[in-house]
Amino acid sequence: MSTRLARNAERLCRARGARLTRQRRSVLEIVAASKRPLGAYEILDALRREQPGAAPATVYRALDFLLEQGLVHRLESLHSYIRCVHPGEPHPGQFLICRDCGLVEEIEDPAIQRSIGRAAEHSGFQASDEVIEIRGRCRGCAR
Amino acid sequence: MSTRLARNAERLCRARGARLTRQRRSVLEIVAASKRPLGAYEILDALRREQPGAAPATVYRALDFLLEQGLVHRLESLHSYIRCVHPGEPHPGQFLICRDCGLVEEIEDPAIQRSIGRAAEHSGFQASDEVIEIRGRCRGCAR
DNA sequence: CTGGGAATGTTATATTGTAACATCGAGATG
DNA sequence: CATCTCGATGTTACAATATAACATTCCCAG
Repeated sequence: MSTRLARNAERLCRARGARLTRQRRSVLEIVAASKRPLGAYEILDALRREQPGAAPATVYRALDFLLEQGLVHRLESLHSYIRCVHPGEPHPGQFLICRDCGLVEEIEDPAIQRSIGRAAEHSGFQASDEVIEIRGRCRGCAR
Repeated sequence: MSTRLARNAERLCRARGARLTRQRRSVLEIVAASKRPLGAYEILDALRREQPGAAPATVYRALDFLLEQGLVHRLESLHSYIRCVHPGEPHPGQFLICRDCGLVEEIEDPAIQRSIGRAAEHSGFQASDEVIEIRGRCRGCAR
C-alpha cells in the first residue's frame, strides 16, 4: 500500500534528509489507518502481523522518529498516538478528545496559541511547546 | 504538623462531606511540601517513612481523592502530581513547566480559558476539562 | 451496640516505556 | 570495487507507572 499519506511523508522526510524506512512507514500507516488514537502496544500488535519479530523498542523508536518529523502526535493524557492531520513543519497539537466515543479531533486555533504565548510572556517564561488536550463530549455524542 | 494548608483542606472537605483521613492528609502534605512535582512512587517512598506498610494502591487511592477534591493536580506530561495553589472549587490547571530546573508554575489565565471555550464551541464540542501544560524555560533559567 | 458503606491492607499483575549492547545495512569515500 | 562508518534494527532484560481483586477494618447513622 502506498497511500497518499505515505507519499507525502516520504517527500517531507526526503526534503529534510530524514529516512522514512520501511518500518517507520509501516508504523505511520498503522497509526494513520486508525480513526482513534492507538497505544504503543496496540501498534506493536498490528506491526507484528507484517513483522512477527517486532519488539516494543521497535515501535517506540519508530514513534520517536515520526514525532520528531511531526507526522504523528502523542496524546499525553491517553498515552497514545495519533496521526497529524496536516504534517509539514512539526508543531504542537491541540486536541478535542471525546470521552464517549474516543474520537479525537485535532484543531489549530491561533487564538489559543496567542493567549498561551501572552500568558507565558507575562510570567517571563520562554515556551517551547505545549500540551493542549481538551476532554469532553463531541458533537455527535452530545446529542 | 498541622499546616495552614492542612487546616484549609480539612475545612474544604468538611464543607463537602468528604473525609480527609490521616493517610490522605499525609499524602497531601508530602505533595505540598515539595517544590517540584512528585511521582506516585516518590510519594510512596516519603509516605513509608511514617507508614512503612504503604503500597502503591495506598498512594493512588489518596491521590484519586485529592484530585477529586481539587487539592492536587496531575501533570500528564510528567506523570506526576503537584499541589493546587488555590484550592477551592476543583478546576483545571494551567501549568508552566521548566525543562531546566523542573519547577512548575500554576497559572489561571482567563484568556486561555476563553479561547479554548470558543474553539470547542466552534467544533460543537462540550468541554469538561482540559490539560494545559506549557513546556519551556522559566524566567530564572532563561538568564 | 450494631449494620452497612467507605476506607484501608495486601498481593498480584497489567500497562507503558527504556537501557544496553550486538548486528546489520546503505551510502560515502578512497 | 572494497571497506568504512554511522544510523537503523534486533534482542533481551528491566524500569516506571498504574490497576485489579478481594479481605479486613473502621466510622458513624440509626
